[in-house]
Amino acid sequence: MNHSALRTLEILEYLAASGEARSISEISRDLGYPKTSVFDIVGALLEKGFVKLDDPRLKTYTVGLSAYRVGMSYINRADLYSIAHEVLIDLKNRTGETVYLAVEDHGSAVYLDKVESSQPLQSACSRGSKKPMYLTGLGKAMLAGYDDAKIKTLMREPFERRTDTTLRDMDALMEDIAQTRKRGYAVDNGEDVEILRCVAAPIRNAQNETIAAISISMLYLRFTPEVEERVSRELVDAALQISRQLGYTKSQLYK
Amino acid sequence: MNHSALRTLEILEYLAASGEARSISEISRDLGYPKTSVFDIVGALLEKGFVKLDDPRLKTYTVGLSAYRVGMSYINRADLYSIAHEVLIDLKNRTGETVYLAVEDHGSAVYLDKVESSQPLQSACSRGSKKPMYLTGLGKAMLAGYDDAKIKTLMREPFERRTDTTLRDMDALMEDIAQTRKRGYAVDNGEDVEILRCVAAPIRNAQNETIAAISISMLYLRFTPEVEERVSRELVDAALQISRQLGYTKSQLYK
DNA sequence: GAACGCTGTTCGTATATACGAACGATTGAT
DNA sequence: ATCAATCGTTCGTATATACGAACAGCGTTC
Repeated sequence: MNHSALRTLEILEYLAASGEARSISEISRDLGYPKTSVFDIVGALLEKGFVKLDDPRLKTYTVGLSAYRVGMSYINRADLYSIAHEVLIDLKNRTGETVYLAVEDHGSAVYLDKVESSQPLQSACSRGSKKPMYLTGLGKAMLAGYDDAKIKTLMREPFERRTDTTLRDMDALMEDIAQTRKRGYAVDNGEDVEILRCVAAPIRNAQNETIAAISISMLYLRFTPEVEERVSRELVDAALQISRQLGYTKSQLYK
Repeated sequence: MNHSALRTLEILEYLAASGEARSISEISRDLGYPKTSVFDIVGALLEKGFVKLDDPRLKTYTVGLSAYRVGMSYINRADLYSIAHEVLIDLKNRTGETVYLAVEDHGSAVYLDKVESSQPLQSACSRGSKKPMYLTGLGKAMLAGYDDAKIKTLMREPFERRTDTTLRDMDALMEDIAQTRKRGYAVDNGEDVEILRCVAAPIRNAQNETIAAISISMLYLRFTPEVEERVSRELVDAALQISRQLGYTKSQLYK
């Protein structure tokens, strides 16, 4: 494996995660790399347009256009995305709420797509952002599609506490997952953001593997039992529709 | 500068551009790097999730999820994108046609955003893709906002010939740009794809620099003089609206 | 206004990478 | 069934990188 290559990618991830422009010294300090090494690598990143000079006076850098171009090619190739996107637009129109598509990566839920409603309040997770799985309906919907051994290797206590309803530990998570499997979809009861409710269902492929999840998110005020009933039906329909296009043959998402 | 870092980024760009999964040997041959070097770098890219193993049997690789995550952070930081996106949705609803946002990068137009109409026929350029500026309304709209010296350093003959109406050379381009400036917006008369027409206008910032362009694209059948008149008015309005939010103060996009 | 602490940058060498040659495993052609 | 070609991978060493020390150029602070 290649040291420089690893560092190059880690600097990119660092810049993407930090959200604001960073100088060479900041990168060096935060990642623990020698300043001179960072200097050389940032030079290469700049030359290729993967970072851009944000402030010429402060010499701070942010992620650049080339990174965007390369990143988008991921989506343009991904069958899952293009199949799901159509269905998500339809789902948003039927329900009037914001809908999401996410996949799992190293135990986190990564948002791939988002189709926004015209509702004034929007939850803030953007495409490409990442959240712990136990905090989101999407995460729990995917976990419920995994076998228990896989869940236990992916999820590690302690669980970060966000609201009163945040799942406290592994036991609480496993109980929630049992309910999810019985119910046929996952429910987020304000476990990450107090005022948000969300329902989520898994996407499965021809090999019966859970590869993603979709969700419908709304303000708690709108989440009445009647709405849950109606919206969750639409949700599961959409998840089945996407899964079938990926070769899934069963009629239920959780057996 | 750093050799490995440059190659790492070039391999990413190669995989993004090639569109299909590639093996280590293919990368080595096409980029002219020793196979063993590619082997080491791809190992690092794989470890960090910037590439993923597409076919375990053939050992072919494609761009991975981490690249998507890093790439999206570019958009999430970019004021231009978030400001323009709202306006583009509105513009698409008013006109019923597909609208685009693009910026210039090393003499090419790079598509940042696309809001699709429900029209059956869609032009195929996706977010992150790239085209020569002289081939597109977006490109010409931006060029018309540059001074002539900058245009001449950016554009190099020979011009690739796509259709009967493709601009042949620098002279034809400069004449088209003069018309664009007088007209207030650029027109693509099927210069890239025979059956498409498009109108485009520049986005300018507080410093009066041209930093992007937006366009409305449609099938030639729908592009009547009346439609052009109506749609170009909506276009220029939208471009001014975005520019003003970026601090632009004048009332005309081309002086 | 001088001294400090910070920055980005240059330089030289110990050290890690680059990469040709050689490996066994597969694949496609004969 | 056999051969040839091509694949991914390992290994060893010539070579390029990593990085501590030192430098110049800012802003602050005393």
